[in-house]
Amino acid sequence: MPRRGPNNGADKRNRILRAAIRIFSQKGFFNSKVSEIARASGVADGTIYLYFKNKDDLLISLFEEKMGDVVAGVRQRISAGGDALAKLRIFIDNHMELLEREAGLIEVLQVELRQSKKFLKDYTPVKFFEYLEVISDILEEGKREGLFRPDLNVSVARRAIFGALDELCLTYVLSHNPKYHPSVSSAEIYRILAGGLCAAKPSAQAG
Amino acid sequence: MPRRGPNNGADKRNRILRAAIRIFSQKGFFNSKVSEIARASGVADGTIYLYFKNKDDLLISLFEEKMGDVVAGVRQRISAGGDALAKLRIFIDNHMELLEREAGLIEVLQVELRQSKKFLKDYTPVKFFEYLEVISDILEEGKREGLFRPDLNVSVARRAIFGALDELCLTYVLSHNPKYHPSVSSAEIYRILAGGLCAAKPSAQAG
DNA sequence: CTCCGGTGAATGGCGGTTCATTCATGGAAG
DNA sequence: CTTCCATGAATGAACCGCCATTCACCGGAG
Repeated sequence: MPRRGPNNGADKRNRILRAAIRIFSQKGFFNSKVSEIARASGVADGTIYLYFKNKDDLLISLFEEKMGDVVAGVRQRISAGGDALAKLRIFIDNHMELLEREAGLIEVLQVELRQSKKFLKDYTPVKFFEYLEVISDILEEGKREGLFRPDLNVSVARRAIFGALDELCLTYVLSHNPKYHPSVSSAEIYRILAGGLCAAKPSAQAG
Repeated sequence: MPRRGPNNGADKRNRILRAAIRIFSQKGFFNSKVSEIARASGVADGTIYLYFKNKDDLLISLFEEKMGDVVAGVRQRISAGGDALAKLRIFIDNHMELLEREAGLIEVLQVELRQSKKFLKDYTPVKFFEYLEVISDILEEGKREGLFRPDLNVSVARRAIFGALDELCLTYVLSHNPKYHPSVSSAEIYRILAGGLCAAKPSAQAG
């Protein structure tokens, strides 16, 4: 346990952020006490205020920084490529897999981002919009390729896709029921998006 | 449930619930003060505690009672009928239209129900599950009719559908941007669910 | 008169934030 | 090398405002 040192700054800040994710995801923003986060990150209450303006700022920093990582990650995985449908599949899988790699983060984003978009004055979730942008890019590409309907409403569709993924994540987080396991959910969501609910069309048989 | 007065009992309780919806939807549960709700419903602070156990109970009662109305309403509209696709369309339209008829309620459900599912101990959102059940019923019927894929994963699909609708509602509530207008959103979501994102298949197109 | 729904000022404690204090560190001086 | 100080990161107890909840009291109906 390195108690003191001049170069701990960034490290300490990160410890706080990670602890905040853990605590917020367990009890929600409003039910979490700053002192708890302090304890969980092995830091004094006051120290948190050296790195963050206040409790709100801690939440927002968490959103922007961690969501930034997520966006960068999925952009990279998608660049590997294929057609728009392949990229969509990658996006979906990536989102659902985050649930296992970064469960706490996803839980916080799901529940608190929603609150925050609505109630935190003068906060625009920049990184969240970038995440949606990733979906738009895929959809636009699909239209250009002629793979997706030319009349596809990209603005609405990207929200619908995000909403579906988000709800399934929440469901799995709350229930841990294997019937909503990320792999199961992402497969079904992909099938719905690719071909809809309806029974097989003559030409669209995928094995 | 104090119901002594000539006709004021149930009426007063309802005034409180309606005011709570308004206040919660504007500021969120945690940022709303009981005294505000009292003022908004023309009642004293203490009176609220004659009708509800505490602030949490007020929120939960609101969920269950109002969501109950929503479920009953959509069940009725759907019973009017048609095949599964027609019913799905009714469900979608009904959900998005609620946004205009019952904006406040929808906003509360969207943001706070999510919180509550996760953080309110020993609360199971009974009426919310009933709402999902309505979707399941439609999907199962579609499978029986041979209209929907026999391998459709109903559990996942109903969540995906709800998630898509929910996200679009939230988007419209936050932006009021006409490009997410309920009528626009519901049309596009229906198209995606019915036929997927992909361009027209050779034989399945009747102009 | 009694009863009781309703009242709203008072209360209690909770928790975000502050700030006086501590002390490891590294450099300057001897 | 040792000693001494200035620095500022870190601390955490105390502060203070807030707000859910309570309860002593009021007034109208029977």
